[in-house]
Amino acid sequence: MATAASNPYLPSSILSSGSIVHSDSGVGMQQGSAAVTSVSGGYRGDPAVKMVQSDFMQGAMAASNGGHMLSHAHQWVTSLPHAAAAAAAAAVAAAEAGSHWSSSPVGLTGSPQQQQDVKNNSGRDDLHSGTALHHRPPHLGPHQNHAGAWCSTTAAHIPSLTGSQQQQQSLIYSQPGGFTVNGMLSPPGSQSLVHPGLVRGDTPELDHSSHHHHHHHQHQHHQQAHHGVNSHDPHSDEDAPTSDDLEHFAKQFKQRRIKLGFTQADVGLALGTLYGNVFSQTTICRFEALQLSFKNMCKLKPLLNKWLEEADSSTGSPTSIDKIAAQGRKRKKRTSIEVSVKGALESHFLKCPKPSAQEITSLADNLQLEKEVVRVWFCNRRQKEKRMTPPGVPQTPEDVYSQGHFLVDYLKDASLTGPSEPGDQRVTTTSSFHQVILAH
DNA sequence: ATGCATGAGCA
DNA sequence: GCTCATGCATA
Repeated sequence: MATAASNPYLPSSILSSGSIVHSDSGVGMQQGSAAVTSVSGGYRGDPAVKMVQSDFMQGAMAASNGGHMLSHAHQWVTSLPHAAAAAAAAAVAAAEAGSHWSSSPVGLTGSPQQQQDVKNNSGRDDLHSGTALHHRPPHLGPHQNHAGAWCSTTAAHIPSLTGSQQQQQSLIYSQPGGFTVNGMLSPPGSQSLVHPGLVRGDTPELDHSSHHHHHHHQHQHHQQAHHGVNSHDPHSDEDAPTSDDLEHFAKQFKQRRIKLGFTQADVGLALGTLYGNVFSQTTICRFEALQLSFKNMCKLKPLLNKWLEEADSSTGSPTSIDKIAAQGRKRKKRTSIEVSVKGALESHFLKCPKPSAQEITSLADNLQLEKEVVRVWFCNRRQKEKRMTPPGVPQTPEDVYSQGHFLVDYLKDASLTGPSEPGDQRVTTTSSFHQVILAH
């Protein structure tokens, strides 16, 4: 925790309070520090240093007494036994993890339906009913045109996504081959024993992932345009990988990466060299864990695939590309939110995943957090909600080979008011059968 | 592996 | 202000 001042960027460390997050210190919530934030130089565009902490005291009371909030205000403020809160939060988390995604294996197996955009689930209903909402009924129509988002569609649906509303930024990885062959750094020390043959031997198919493992669930590959315009062909990286492809690829990728002796960070840098886009360890990690949106996965797959090809072909990669780490943005120091406060936020989130600005303000006030922190917290929480691979469902590393078949799941966005949401999806895979439950 | 954060693009 | 893609900093 003593990291406060480690920022290279900060011109002058303003305040760096070691973040000591103590969950329960005594009794109720003490008001002194719901969260510890060390700021370094303010936000990026602003050179001037600002003390964020001052915000703590700020009473954004503008809306605090609306009265409406009183109804639930008690949750966090009035009675917020940290312990209880924490427990509640934990419970919630557990419940979510367990109930949501680990859906009924059987029905899924038989008919892996993936619908993608039913996104009008009310937030609260969603949360409250919890378990129920996430799975669509087994009977759902196998071929809906829009089913495509997740399953197989290729180019066909992607454009639609972007067109409809996806604001996605540019898919930048289009730098053709003008790069140096080996974009990866040589693995630390022990490396060079990478035999292409060896590697390949182990895991032969990366690319054409789909054609070999055809578990009966080939399902609704039909997109609107069923005539061959777009290849649903499973192999090209570029076009639409199915969720199966992605899942499979991610697995293979990880295995190979490890065999080759590269770290996630190495790969990220290498990608930068190869394509001009650097990715962080975090992203690679998330890719491997399928914790990215379907779209994002699709976007990264080709890159990673390329890398893999390069990697296995270059036995002794000489180069050591350079990586640029430019960017002088000063990042706000991470705020550590106390557990009790976190519990409060969680509770609130259950009721209202999308609090209004006012609510956020009052919440922030009550919790003594910066409004921005609270806002961001909710944003992140929502992102997480739509979440990813269920924590409770470990993808057994052991049975990589005999993976049964997986189900893709996605959550629709929860918004009562907002009927049409782009529908973010994150790829979630659940092994239907033999998910080896690691003894817990 | 993840929590909090930044930012682009959109509404 | 939200979503979404991404990542620094951390646990």
